[in-house]
Amino acid sequence: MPKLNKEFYERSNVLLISRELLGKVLCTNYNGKLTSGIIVETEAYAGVIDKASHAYNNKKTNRTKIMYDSGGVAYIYLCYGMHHLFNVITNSKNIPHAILIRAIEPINGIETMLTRRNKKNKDYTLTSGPGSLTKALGITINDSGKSLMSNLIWIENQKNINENNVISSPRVGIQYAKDDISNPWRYRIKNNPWTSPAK
DNA sequence: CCGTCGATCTCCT
DNA sequence: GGAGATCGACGGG
Repeated sequence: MPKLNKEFYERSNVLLISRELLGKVLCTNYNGKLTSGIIVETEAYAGVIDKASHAYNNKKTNRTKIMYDSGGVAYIYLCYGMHHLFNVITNSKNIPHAILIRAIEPINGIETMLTRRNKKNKDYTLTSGPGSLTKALGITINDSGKSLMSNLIWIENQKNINENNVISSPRVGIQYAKDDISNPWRYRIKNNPWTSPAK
C-alpha cells in the first residue's frame, strides 16, 4: 500500500488526523528487517495551547525543536529515562502539533519483534503500549526528526475506520496538565485487544 | 488478581 | 532535587 504523503500530515486538524491514523500501518525497515503493525491507539497533542504538550506555551528545547518542523516527521523522545516514545508531527512549520502512537497490532516481522522484546511467544504485551511498540519496531531517539516518507519509518494507507468503531477518551498519564486533563483526545479502535493496558 | 517500586534521561526549580 | 505522554518484576491475597 502507498505511504501517507506530506499533504496528509500537513493538515491543521490534529484531532481528525489522530482518528484517521487508526487502521493505518506503521512500518520500519532497519538492516533489512521489515516490521509493521496496524495503528490501534493514538493520542493528540495540540501544541502551544495544550498543557499536556511538550510544546505548551511555545516551549522549545533541544529535544522538542523537532516539533516545530512541518508535518510528516518523527518526534521520538525518551520517557522516564528509558522508553522511546514515537510521535507523528503534523500541521505546518512552527505549529508544533503531535500525535503519540500508543499501540499497534503486529502484522509483519513478528519474529524480529519477539527478539527485540526478549520474548518467546506473541501475546498482547508485544506491541500494546507506547514504549513497547517502539522497542518491537526498533525505533529509537536516533531517528527523531527523520521524514515519514523515508524508507526507515513510514505509515501506509490501509483502511479507514468507521467513526462508530472509534472510542475517544481522556489521555493517559498527564495529571500535571490541569484543565487539559479531561480533553478526550485519546482514540482507540473499539474492541481491539491490542490497545494499551491503560484503560 | 492487585498494588508498589525501581530503572534512569531531560527539563525545570 | 523532583517529576514525567512507561514498563516489568515482585510480593501479598
